[in-house]
Amino acid sequence: MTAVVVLETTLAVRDACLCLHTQRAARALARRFDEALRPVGLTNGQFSLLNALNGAEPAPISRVAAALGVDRTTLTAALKPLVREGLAEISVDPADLRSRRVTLTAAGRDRLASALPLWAAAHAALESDLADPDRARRDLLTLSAPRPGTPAAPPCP
Amino acid sequence: MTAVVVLETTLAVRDACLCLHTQRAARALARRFDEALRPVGLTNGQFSLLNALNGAEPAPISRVAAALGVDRTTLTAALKPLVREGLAEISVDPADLRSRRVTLTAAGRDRLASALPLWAAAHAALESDLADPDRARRDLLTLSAPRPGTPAAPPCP
DNA sequence: GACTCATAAGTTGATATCAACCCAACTGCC
DNA sequence: GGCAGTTGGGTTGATATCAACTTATGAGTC
Repeated sequence: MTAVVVLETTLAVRDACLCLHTQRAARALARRFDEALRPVGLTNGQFSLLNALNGAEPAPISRVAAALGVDRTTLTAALKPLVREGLAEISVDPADLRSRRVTLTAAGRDRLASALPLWAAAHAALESDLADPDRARRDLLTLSAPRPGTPAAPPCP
Repeated sequence: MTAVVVLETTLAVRDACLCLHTQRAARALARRFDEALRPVGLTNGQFSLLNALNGAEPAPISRVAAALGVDRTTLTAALKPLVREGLAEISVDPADLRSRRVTLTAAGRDRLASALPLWAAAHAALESDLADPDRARRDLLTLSAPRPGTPAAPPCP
């Protein structure tokens, strides 16, 4: 055994790997937005979550998780600090006792409102670094898409 | 108080936020590569780490962390399972007793070699989804870059 | 009603991630 | 030598992330 991976291969992988590139960018942006939002006591993920919860009507856990592209159990965990801080509430859907509805509290809406200007400033600074932000968003959406082979979720059954 | 963020704003933030787009893409790719590498018992991050450690000479912790764009303490934690599995080793640098050098073991090189074909297949499939992979990589590098205001690290002192 | 299958969430365990803090070793300067 | 400041790492505590498993509810069949 004792296989050897030659240095050129290692360098090629490092420079080519879109997964590594994306993880690195995600970490850098997470740090950047965490810092920008620190004055209002939110992380980038909590901001996105609060924003996702600000819909017209309370959404079930699974739908929110899908919108954010996170595992359902991750969202369950992510909600804990928000509920503890009184920014969100979880209630049982009377129409389906298995389902939970997540809603923003008034404090949650306040927090989201206070975070918005900070987000806007950070985001504007970031966009100005990019030659074509819309193109970047499209590329990122492509990367987020499930593998072609994977059966896509039905649009709206 | 009880501020209200109107629905259009929420939707605009959700559609525009490059941080959210990047986090979502990072999670999707992490799942995708974790699955592809599962047969050899590596996660996407462990693969990138093993690959980064396969350099010409043992690198200190901080340099490896910077290469991967992760916090130094994150790397300390990430190394634990690899060391436990005998894939990497940490030794003290004789020239500077504060510094630690990380090296791949023979088992680590084997593992990396066995993972390479799996990575190559997954990565080729992913690249075929993208119109211009090189452009995407450039955009991701831009997003990874530290904020312009931040003093850049010296090239190579 | 009873059985089966599917669906929505929660729980557990492992790893990942970073901020804040601490310790030890090196470097200059005196 | 001795002291102050710097620098490389580790530790702790909190959150994030997901796989695997479990629980409870709903839906369909008989």
